[in-house]
Parts: sequence; structure tokens; C-alpha cells
Amino acid sequence: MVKETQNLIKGLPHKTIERLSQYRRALLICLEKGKEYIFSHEIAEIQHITSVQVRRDLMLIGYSGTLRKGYNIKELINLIGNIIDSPGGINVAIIGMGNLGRAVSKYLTHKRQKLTIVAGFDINSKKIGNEILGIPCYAPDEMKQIVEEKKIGIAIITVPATKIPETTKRLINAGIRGVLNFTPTPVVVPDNIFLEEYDMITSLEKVAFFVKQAMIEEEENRM
Amino acid sequence: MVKETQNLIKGLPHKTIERLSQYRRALLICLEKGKEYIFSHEIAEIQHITSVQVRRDLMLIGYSGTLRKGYNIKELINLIGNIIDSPGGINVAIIGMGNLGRAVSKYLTHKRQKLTIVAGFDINSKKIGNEILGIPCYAPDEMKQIVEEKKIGIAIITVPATKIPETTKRLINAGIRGVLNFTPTPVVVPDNIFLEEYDMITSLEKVAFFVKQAMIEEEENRM
DNA sequence: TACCATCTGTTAAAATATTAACAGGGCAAA
DNA sequence: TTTGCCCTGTTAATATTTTAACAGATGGTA
Repeated sequence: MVKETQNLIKGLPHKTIERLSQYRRALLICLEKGKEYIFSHEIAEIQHITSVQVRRDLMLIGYSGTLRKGYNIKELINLIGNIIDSPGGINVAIIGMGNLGRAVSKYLTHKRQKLTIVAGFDINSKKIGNEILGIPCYAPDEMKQIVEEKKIGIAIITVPATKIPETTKRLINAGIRGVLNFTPTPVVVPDNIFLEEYDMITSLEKVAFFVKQAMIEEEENRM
Repeated sequence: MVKETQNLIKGLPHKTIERLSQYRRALLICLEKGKEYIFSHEIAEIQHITSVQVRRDLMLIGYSGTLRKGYNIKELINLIGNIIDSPGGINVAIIGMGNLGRAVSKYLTHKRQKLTIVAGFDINSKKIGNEILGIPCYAPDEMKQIVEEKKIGIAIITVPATKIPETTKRLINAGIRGVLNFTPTPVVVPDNIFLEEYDMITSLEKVAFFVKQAMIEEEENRM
């Protein structure tokens, strides 16, 4: 990629990055259906956002569509790939092969060419040394070695809360570059490691809050 | 709750709601440890945010701490509960008891007193009529009846992409109030139903992007 | 050819969200 | 008791994100 493009990408807002990932997801489905071009308002509708936002995001990454035809789906997929994906791909490990870990593994396996789950870690001795869902499973104290050997860049944490401090220490020590934490316990990493945290309880409680509010408003209107 | 408080809550920013949920989560852990009071900077550190933001959020919900002692943990937990929780609780259904559905069920069961998973739905006849992880499982065409009977307010969607349109139609028909969609396929609901969508691929790709950027920057600095 | 409808691309404005700055107050140590 | 430190609460400033507004361009149509 030319340097100019790299400079564009550098300042991309976080929100735009997230949406680009979502656009690609939608575009891949469209491509499969045999669609060749797509309008900004079509993408917008799928994502529950406005077409202006779509056009603006695409402007930010320097992509131009064809007037009255829209955007070339294949081209756009490739461009988003150039932005998000690393050319050689990034290997991923799942830390904790419990229920959540396995669900995540199954969900993510073969979804993206440039992101490969290459290892799982667990303390359960029945799992260590075996494959789970096609993913070889290792003991926590092998982490540094395996991360280096398999060139693992990203770890997805799905262990119980009590194991978080130990797990984090091991990951930092192993030289991981990015962490996605699905645990309700916030993780502490040095700031050269990119950290993303997600807790489904927060999402659920957010829904609960707005459902409650809607009910209160209905109540008020009835009076 | 007095009307004044309700007016405060009404205009609460989405982000504040999310953080309140996270504060409570952290506070519950502190309470368990026997801690009585907590400073804004302590909460901030746990959540990787600034203490100003914590104080600002608490200001927005009208809570005052004690100078030099901080916030009373028990009080704050109760207040956040008053805001987020519905007094009688809200019942939740999991739509799709596959891997992800079961992981979500296990993860959420007994986590919050006011959110109870009371039903699962699946097309698999082996699951229908049985309990999975203690959750009774029903056929999709029983949805309307069960939602009404069990007073289910929120549905968590974890079905395969192909089943999304049908599932959504059933949920709308059943009179659901809020939807949390863990599927990569965006769903369409009328806007009297609150919708929250989360796709872990987006999170993972976000991490991948920033890891890539960090590596490019290192490369540049080396030259 | 002239007009109209409908796209894109971009700048400007508005709305949200975060951070800075600081006043006010209480406790502790000198 | 006075000084200094370290809290909270709040307003003001900044940064980020979204939305509005509109210029420009293309193709269909009368």
C-alpha cells in the first residue's frame, strides 16, 4: 500500500473502523448473492445507520463509487481488507476453553481468512494435549513458547474471573500484541498492547434499561 | 422513585448507562471483599477511564459521595439498581440453544437478580420439551404463547444467520420489548422494540487493525 | 436538447462525549 | 490553628461523532 493511503488510515476514527468491519461483513453476503454494485443507502439500511455516514466513512478511506451505480462490492471488500487485515494474517489464541471459549472458537473459526485460531489454553488436564473443535489445546505454562512458535498476535480471554491476573501476566510475558477480553473482569495491560473489552451483561442491562424506560413512558402517556 | 429522579434518568447518555452497568459490576466485587467506600479514581482505574468521568456520571444520576471517604458502595449499588433494573425484574429468553446460546445462558444465569432466563427456543426436537442448563426449551411456534405466559420482555438471539428473518418475525409477533442480537446478521425490528447488536468479529477485527497499525509504526520507527 | 430524478463527495453545522480547570471542604500533620 | 493535601462536584473547553446541506455529475426521458 502506498504511504499516502497509510496516512489516511492512521487517523481513522475508532467508530469508522468498527463500521468498516460491519460493511465488509454485509458486502460479503451481497457478493455471495451475486450482487455487483451497492448504493450507500443500501449499506446504511442493513446497518441501521444513515447513508451519509456510509459515504463519509468511505470518503475517509479514499474510496470512490460510481455515480448512479454505487460502489463496486468486490473492490470495496478488497479495500477494507487492505485496511483491516495484515497481509500475512494474524494468529489468535483462545485462553480458556470452557463453554464460552468453545462457543467463541466455533463462531470465529474459518470466518475470516486473515484471522486464524491456532491454539487454545486451559488448565483442565483432560483438554491439554488434545484438540478441541480442531484447535490444539495447551497448558498455561506453555504459553510463552507456543505464542512465539505459532506467532500468535491476539489473545481472546474467556477464563473465570479468578484466573485473570495470572492469565494477563502470562500473556504480557509471552509478548502478545492485542487482547480481546470477554470476561466481566477488566484486565490491565501495558499500553503497547491493544485492549478491547466486552461484557454481555452490560449489553443486556442496557437493553433492560431502555425497555424499562419505554414502559415508564407508556405508563405516563396512559395517564 | 420520585418524579424528579425519573426526569434525571430520562436524558442519561447511552454511554453513561453502559458505564453504570460496569460500575455496578465492579462495585459488587468490592462489596464482596468487604470494602465499604470507594474513590472515583479507584473506580476509574478498574474501568480504564478517568476519575472525572466517573464523577460526572455519578453527578448525572444525582449521587453524592462523602468528601475524603468517597462513595458508599452499598448505596451506589442500590441507586444504580434503581436506574437500570425494573422493580419486578425482566424475564429473558434465549433464541437458539446452540453453542453460543448455551454459553450465553450459562454466563448470564444467576448473574443478576432482576434478569432471569426463563426459556430457550430451538428447532432441534431433541431439545424441545427438555431442560438445558436448567432452562426449559420450547419450539419456535410456541413463542407467542410462552412469551405471554412467562412475561418475557427481552430476547437474546443466537440462531444461525438463515433463521434470522423468521425468528425476528416471531419475536415481533410475540410482543417482545427488547432484543439483544449476538448474530452477525443485523435484524430489523419496529422502533418500539429496543435493539442492541453485538458481533464479536467486529471486536476481533478492531483489535487486529490496531495491532497491525502498531506493527507498522514500529517498522517506521526502526527506519 | 433540456429537464428531472438520483446518486456521490464534501464542507459546514449540530449533537455527543470527554477532558480540563478549579472552587469548596475536610482531615491530618506540623 | 494553620498549612497542605486530597477528595468531590461542577462549569467550561475541547474533541469526537453524527447529521445537514448542497454542489457536481450521470443517465433516462420527453
